[in-house]
Amino acid sequence: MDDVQQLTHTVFAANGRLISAGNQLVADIGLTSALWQVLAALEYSNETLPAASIARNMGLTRQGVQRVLDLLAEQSMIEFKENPHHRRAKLVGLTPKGKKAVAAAEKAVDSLNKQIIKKIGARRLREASATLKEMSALISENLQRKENP
Amino acid sequence: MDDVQQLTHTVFAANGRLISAGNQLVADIGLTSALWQVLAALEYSNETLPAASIARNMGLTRQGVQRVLDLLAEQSMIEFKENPHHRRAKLVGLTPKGKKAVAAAEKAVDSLNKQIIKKIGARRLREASATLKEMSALISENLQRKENP
DNA sequence: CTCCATTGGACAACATGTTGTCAATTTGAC
DNA sequence: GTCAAATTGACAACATGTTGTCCAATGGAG
Repeated sequence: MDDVQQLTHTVFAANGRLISAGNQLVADIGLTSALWQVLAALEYSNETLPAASIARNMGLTRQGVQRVLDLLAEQSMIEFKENPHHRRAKLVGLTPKGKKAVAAAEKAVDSLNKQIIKKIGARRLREASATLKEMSALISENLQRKENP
Repeated sequence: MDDVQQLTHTVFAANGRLISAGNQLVADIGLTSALWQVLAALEYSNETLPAASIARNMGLTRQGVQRVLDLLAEQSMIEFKENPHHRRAKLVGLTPKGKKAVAAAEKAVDSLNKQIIKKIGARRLREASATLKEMSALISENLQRKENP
């Protein structure tokens, strides 16, 4: 198995582990990894956005993100607001409940995050991140991407 | 966003890119990323295994892998053989057609793989892989895992 | 202004994988 | 040998995300 296949395998495994860990850590808050990711993207962007923009930021399809947004709206974690620039594309904003959920989620992972930074080191984490991004970019250059991702 | 969150985000993005790229590269062969992964796991193990063992090797659940195996069996890429040690747990083996498909898939990614190794370097790829494995291990130590993964 | 290409949302079908549950089988402790 | 625990497969429900398609709304070229 060459080094690319090896890293690919490791990425698949890490992806599964991260999703599974996220689900466990935020279950008490009534979240899942998918919901948390979208909430965090909203918190991070610090402004209201239409669903399609959120999807672009996250590298997912509009449709997938819309499904999660509808779930979050059912739980009153987010709300849709009228968009003065576009009648159909409603703006998505965090509600106070949503902001509390994001804060609680960050608190829930804090200890584990610190442990990882301490044992592996910020530098190696950033190097791994840079390598993965370069690999993703090389793949993107070599293959056509669809509408969104 | 701390370094762990940053790397997590990068892993999610890389995972999506790899799956999408795999799907494109092996579409002509009649495969998908999921089917290819299972076929490759079989080729790599170099022996016939029950479905549950394959799942363990891949870090997935039996049920998910079984679904893929049934699809592969429909396409005659694999076959189930009697297991002398266990009446229910049939052994899964690659058929000649399955072996051809794996070989064709490897050929399809070969050029891209070489390009990635050339531009990023084997050393950095291995370092990223090692870092991801360490992070996965730290997460595993801190959280209960279910039956299989 | 008109036309059309782009963007955005909604709906449906599907792919991938997990979780829950049950029965069959094997295995190990006694 | 017997019985409990662990393993395996099968089936169902669900979570997550993609793809395909259609329509609405916007915006830019002419």
